Amino acid sequence: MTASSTRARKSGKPKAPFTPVPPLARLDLPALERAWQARWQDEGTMERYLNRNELAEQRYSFIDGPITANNQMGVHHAWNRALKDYYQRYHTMLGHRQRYQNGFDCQGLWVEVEVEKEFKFKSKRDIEDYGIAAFVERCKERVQRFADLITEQSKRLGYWMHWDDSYYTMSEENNYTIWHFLKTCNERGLIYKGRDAMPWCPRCATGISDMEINEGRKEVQHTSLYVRFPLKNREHEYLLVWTTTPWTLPANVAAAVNPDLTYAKVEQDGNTYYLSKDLVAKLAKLRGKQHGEYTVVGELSGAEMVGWEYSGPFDELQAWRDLSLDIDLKNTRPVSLRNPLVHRVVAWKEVAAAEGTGIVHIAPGCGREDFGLGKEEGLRVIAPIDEDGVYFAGYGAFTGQYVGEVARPVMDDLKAKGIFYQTETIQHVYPHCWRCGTELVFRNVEEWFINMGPKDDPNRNGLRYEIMDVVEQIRWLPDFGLERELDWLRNMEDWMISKKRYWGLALPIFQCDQCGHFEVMGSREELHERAVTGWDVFDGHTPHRPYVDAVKINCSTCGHLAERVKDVGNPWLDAGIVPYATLKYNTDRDYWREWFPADFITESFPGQFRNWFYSMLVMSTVLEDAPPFKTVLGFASVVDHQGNQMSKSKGTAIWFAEAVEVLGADTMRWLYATQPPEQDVWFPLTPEELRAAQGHAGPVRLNDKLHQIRSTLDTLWNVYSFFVTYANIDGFDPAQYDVPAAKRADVDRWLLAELQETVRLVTEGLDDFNSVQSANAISDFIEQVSNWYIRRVRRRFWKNAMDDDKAAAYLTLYEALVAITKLLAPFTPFLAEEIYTNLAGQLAETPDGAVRPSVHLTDWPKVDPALVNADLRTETRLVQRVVNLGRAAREKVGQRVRQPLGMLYVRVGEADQQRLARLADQALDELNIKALQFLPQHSEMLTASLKPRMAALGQKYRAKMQPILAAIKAVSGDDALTFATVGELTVTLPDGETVTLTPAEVEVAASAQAGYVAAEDHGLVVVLDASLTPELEAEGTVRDLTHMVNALRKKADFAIEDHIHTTIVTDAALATVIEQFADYVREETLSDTLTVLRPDDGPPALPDGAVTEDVPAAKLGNHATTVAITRAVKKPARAKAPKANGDGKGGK
RNA sequence: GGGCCUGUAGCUCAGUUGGUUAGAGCGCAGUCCUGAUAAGACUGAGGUCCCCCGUUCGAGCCGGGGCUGGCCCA
Repeated sequence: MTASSTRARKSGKPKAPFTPVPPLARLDLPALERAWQARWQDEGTMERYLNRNELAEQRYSFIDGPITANNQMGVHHAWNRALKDYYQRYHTMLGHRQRYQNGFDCQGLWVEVEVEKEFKFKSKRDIEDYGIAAFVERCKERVQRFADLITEQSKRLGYWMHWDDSYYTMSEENNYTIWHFLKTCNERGLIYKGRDAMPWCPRCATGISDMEINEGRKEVQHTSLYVRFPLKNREHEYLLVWTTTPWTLPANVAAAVNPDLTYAKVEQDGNTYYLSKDLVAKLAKLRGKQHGEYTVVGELSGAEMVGWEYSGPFDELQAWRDLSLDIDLKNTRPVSLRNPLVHRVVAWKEVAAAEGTGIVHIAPGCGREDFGLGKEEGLRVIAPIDEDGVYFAGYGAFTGQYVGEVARPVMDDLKAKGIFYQTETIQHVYPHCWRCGTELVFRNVEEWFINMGPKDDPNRNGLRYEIMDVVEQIRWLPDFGLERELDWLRNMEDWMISKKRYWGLALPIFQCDQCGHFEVMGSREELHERAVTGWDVFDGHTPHRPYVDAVKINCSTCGHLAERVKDVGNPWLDAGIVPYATLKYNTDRDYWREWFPADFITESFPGQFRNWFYSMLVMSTVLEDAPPFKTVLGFASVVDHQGNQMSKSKGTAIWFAEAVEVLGADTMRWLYATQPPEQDVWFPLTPEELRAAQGHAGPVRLNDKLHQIRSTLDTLWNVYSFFVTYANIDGFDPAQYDVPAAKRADVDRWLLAELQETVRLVTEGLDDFNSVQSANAISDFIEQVSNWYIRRVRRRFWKNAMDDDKAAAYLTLYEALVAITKLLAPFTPFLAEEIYTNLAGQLAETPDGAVRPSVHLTDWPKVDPALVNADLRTETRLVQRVVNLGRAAREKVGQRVRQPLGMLYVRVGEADQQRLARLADQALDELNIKALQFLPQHSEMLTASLKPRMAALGQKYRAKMQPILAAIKAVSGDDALTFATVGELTVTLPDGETVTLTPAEVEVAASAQAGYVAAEDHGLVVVLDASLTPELEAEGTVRDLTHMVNALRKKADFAIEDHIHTTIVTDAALATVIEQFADYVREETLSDTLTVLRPDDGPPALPDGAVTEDVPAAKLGNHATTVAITRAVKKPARAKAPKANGDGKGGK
């Protein structure tokens, strides 16, 4: 096709090739998005997108971190899903084969707790009464319910996945692959049953992990006790001991002192007490009515006290006297007990001098540090409470009581025995269950662990170091992620994989009651083979409780029956196995090899270094000693307007479903695309604003923050609307024209060059998982299109004839717009599709015409080397700088731009002179100045001054700097000019010394001489000749008048293309000028006739129905004027503006 | 308790190996521009660079001490 250079616009209104675009103010993005969602559904667009690269050679393997299917989506989940979608969409457009599989995290306490709430269950007993089988069913149902909801909400976000093929961590494949992993661990001898004192929620009757503990700390008041332990063989001598947990005293086995501290021996009321020397003063405070004055009678070191024996506070209890009531140490790490029926003083470096009494009550069954110390010291482990926090048998009156209620009885008991000293109310931060708020206790329990090996091992033996080696092979974004993960790996404890609950992975560990031997089943088949009883109960069920519990095997050591431990698995096992289970590691190894490892994963990093990232790393290291993913992008948190983390329980969450109908999904996606992932996002909408907006029909007025975020998209919309408006006026059809780039104007080729650079930057950003770079490049380009290109070429669109020049402008803008829609497609899929479809969707019908093109089915734009033009970009940037300086100078001189000026002087370096000369017309036109002249480096219009280059001078002169600076300041303008010419200047310092300065040390700055106006920026100087001739003045007035006529057209709501008749009533002077410029005025205002009336022509006869405006004299060069306009051709009422709600966009 | 980070304009943040008078965006005030624009241009007001001490000709930046907020690990 070639352009017809003389093709004139056809008379009459041409058929609009593009659907008219509603003005921005009436653009309802959420409505537009809903319309597209429906249309994509009807037209099967998403399926075509998902299938388009099925046969492609190159693959991009993304693995979705499973989202917890336990709640609806918050706006923070949208960040996660948007990030994943950007990169998947980008790789789709690149033509890479992908798996678009979403995942749901299904198993774990979080689901149980919600189901418990629904059924108002208070404890595990309620669950067991209800029935484990039914309870597990309810958990599955809840997961499915929320998985369905999240699916719908994700679609609303524009997240395109194989939604019918999501994986669920509760699936058999997932669970059995974990079995395989655990068996592999066991084959390597990594699995063991251990004991630990762990934080425990007596309501949920389960252990709480360290991570969970961090979320539940609260400041509370407790009653602490001071107790005196009578020393053996020392009449009336006591250890004074302090505890904040009275319920642990019945489990006391020792008292710890710091061997390096000094302790005091104090006499009071005929008794002798030992306590930290630093804390003696405290006795005065504690004395109360019960105790008298005290005297310090001696000092000794803690080391001297070690080994002392004392009578325990509850020696009468059966639990103390009967060793058989101690916890079963069988199959746990051996502890050799020393003197099991003796309480003694032990040394412990951790005892603080400034807390309590400096002597610490030790109960290895009730505290983590106590347990650790107990192991070292060979102390008994007395674990007094069951999983509901109730004392076991053997604890006298306490048996059957709940620990939360025994502080008083314990105190009374101690008083009765005469070993109570005093109470003290303390305020401290204490852990609570993050789910139900119950105060946690420490309980010694049996749990199952994976052995991570020693810490700080110079030989790097153990799984810990294997994982660290794998971690080093992964690219961590942001880069501090690597160090964080390594830090965690260096310090982590063994991984506790068991949880004493109901809904979760059934740990495939079978332990023999008789001999204690345990085995791990690696698959359903293996279990079937080994099963001796219960298979019929289990068969036909998923590997969950309670059915799997029925299966028993024979112990391979002693032949007795072994049954499954009742625990379920830590839920991070479920998520960690995903790079294996979802890739069919166990069922289709070739498929797994094809897709493993993932190229990319991304999740919010708070927590994941020790959760999902960690569990994947452990499992992949054990199974294959290989990284499960090549690149991981961690992103921060979404916080509310006050900086609080989004949390459902704190009520700070903003729900996605509500926010999306106010903002639109694209706005939200664009927000996240422009956000540096390592920084928290302040969500730009308060709950109040959200509520207010919900009650409001139609497009929402945005707050400042949102407006800022949306401004790029808004500007694009305006550019798009501009193009469609004029293209429709001209009946412009891009398919009918072809002007080669070489034949287009400079400014056209400049825009195409900028576009190539933009494509390069956006592509580079997405390749590098850096959406910020990409989004910024798009924003910058849109801004250049709007604020420079359209500004510069607008007049070409107004021309009547459709010549090559006009067609070139249309084509250039059209090509830029279509390219932008492709670049935006991964980020704002709805808006990109809307614009693309209107501009290009009809132009590329497929042969059968049945399917509609979609921007999401196009290929990613490539840089066209023929259009790259760095010189033109540099030149144009220079022009833009000159224009900015010219405007600044106009501002200084107080001369509006509509007033033409005679001369623009520019001082600029040699090379830039040539650059600028080529495009000088653009600058002059933009600044409304008649001519440009270059100034030499030194001009009488400019005065010179010297500016020291600090770095160079400082290096050389050091301590002499201050006097030299003063001397430079004192140099006159003439001397500065001389320096500029000669390149050398000698100054004399106060002490008589002379210093010679060179251009490397001093720079010459220019400013305007009196009578001129200048503006400067980095050596570029612009000087304005602001003097006015009568001709210039007349022209300025005419331009003002033209502007007013056009403003009146707009006010009268005339269409842009309407022709008018114009009548102007003014004084004789201006009338003459207008007549002189009549052609110009008619052209600029589309006036078919221009009538100028003078007052002496008699009373003005204005046309019927004219729209008129009286312009005050002050506004128009002191000429009182009346303007009247009428439409030239009577037409039917203008077509109604298009609807803004996104429907009815069907076609031409 | 240990380790790391942070503190700069009303708000959100930049600030290179130390270099005169500390920047950007938003917001605010004024002027201009506008035949798509809720756009844009220019100018201006607004700072004890958390505090103290030190090193240096010169410190937002380097060193020591303190305070603040946060993260990680116990």
